[in-house]
Amino acid sequence: MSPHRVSPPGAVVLGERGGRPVPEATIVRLAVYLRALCSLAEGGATVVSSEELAAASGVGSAKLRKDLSFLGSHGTRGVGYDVPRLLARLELTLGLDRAHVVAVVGAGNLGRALVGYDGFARRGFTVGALFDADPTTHGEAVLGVPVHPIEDLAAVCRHLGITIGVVAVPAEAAQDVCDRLVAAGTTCVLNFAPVVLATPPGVQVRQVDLAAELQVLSFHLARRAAEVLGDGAHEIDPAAGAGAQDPRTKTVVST
Amino acid sequence: MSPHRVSPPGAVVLGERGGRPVPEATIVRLAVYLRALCSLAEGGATVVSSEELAAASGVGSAKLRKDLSFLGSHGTRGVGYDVPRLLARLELTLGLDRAHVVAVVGAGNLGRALVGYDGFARRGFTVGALFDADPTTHGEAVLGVPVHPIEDLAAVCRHLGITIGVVAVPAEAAQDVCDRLVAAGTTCVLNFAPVVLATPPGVQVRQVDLAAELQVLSFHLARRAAEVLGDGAHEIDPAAGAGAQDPRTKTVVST
DNA sequence: CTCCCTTTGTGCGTGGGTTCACAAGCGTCT
DNA sequence: AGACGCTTGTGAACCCACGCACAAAGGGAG
Repeated sequence: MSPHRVSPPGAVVLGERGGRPVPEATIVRLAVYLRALCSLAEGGATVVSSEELAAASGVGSAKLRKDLSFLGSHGTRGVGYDVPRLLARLELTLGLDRAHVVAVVGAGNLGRALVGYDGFARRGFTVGALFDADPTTHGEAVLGVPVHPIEDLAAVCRHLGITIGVVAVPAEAAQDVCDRLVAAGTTCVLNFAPVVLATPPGVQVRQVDLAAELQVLSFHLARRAAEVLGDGAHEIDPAAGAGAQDPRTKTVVST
Repeated sequence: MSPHRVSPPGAVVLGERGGRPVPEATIVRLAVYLRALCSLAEGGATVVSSEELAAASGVGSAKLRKDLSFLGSHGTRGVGYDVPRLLARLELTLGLDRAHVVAVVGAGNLGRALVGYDGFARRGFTVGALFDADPTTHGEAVLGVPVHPIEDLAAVCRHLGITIGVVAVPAEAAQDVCDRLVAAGTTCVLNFAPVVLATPPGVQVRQVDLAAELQVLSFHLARRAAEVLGDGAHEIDPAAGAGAQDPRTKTVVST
């Protein structure tokens, strides 16, 4: 009965030409691998082993090899991966072979910070336009990016061929902005507002909730505090030296 | 460098007094539930069903109930959850019963935006101090928050009892800043720099990589483009979910 | 040319997470 | 008071994902 599904957490998405399905979790890590690979490339490395790259990415080497195998990447056995080749492959897979223009909605502190964030430009993302509801900001330019009234969103986006929108407005306005973006032909939305956005099928939404991140950290703080207090038979040395690696810390296991 | 481990992906952490293990994935969602619950509470709701709250949070109702059951929450069968009671329970679990002071390192665009972000204050997080390496910023105050030289990090953090640090500096400086934070007694780090931080065991790190988020969106764009072109392989899992009318639909449909 | 060392690629076992489906419990209407 | 309907809580199956460990394969030395 339900024609559409909800956000599939562990959904398997189709790969590209090769036709291999790529787990969603892997996609996120590909970006991490790309980052690490760029660092290594700048360091002059021409080949890299899965062990090295995995260490630089903070994952296990087996996981990395499996992730890379999804996109049929060819490393050389006994040697490792050719850095420029793998780099090109990752960029192609992530769609970075083409320049992307994004629209940032909300010219507040966060929106302006995003315009100035050089991590975007370094990956081929450029902010083509800023939008805001406040008329006093209109016509202003932030680092060369003009601020438009929000009513012009559709027109400007279509004119610039923008397909990625960033929502950096207060929670109350987020859904409205999202609707406008979708109406303007945007199919990918990066949302910083602390609300769950409703979108038609086919639109990709990624949520970045800063307060939630802090709350997760807070949870771990509280858990540790509770452990020290009433939980019997537990041993955690408070703080202590940073240099020493304590083998006995049960905060997190696995890996 | 770095005999230390990195952030663990899917680890099961110990719960609180009750001793029930709480999945890491659940913890993240608890923050989302709290958000949705606050909205409902402001709307005057006194009870809420799992179906309603799930819809407002963008998840399935069964998942929500299971998540809530981890913290031994008491709903009333046939009625739903008591909003103020559940709200208090969530805040307690997430450690929000106590005010948290965080340190933001990096007084650039992002750092300043974080100071002004009201989503923090609304959840009991206050920025107690800013730090930066640039001497011209020292002594300045951003929205009443003083900017200190980075050398004073340990002293100020200890004086204010800061246990959460936010890294908002360029990638090159991130590891150094992280080390300083850890040395200052910080046990939780929120990292915006595009690097994998090495930390001693017991230190929680959460990574927010804005460029990576955009790359994931870019991947989906590229995938869709490849699909439209000549790719013979489309297949979307039909999978009729239990969710009847979920507002959030971000499936990627072909044809 | 052959042997050996190194590293990739992957089949499989295990474990965690998500979903389904149902029993238990609470309120309410008659 | 008794029965009915609604909602929670959870037991169990499914499914993905992670990690181990090994076979396949390339390069270099002798």
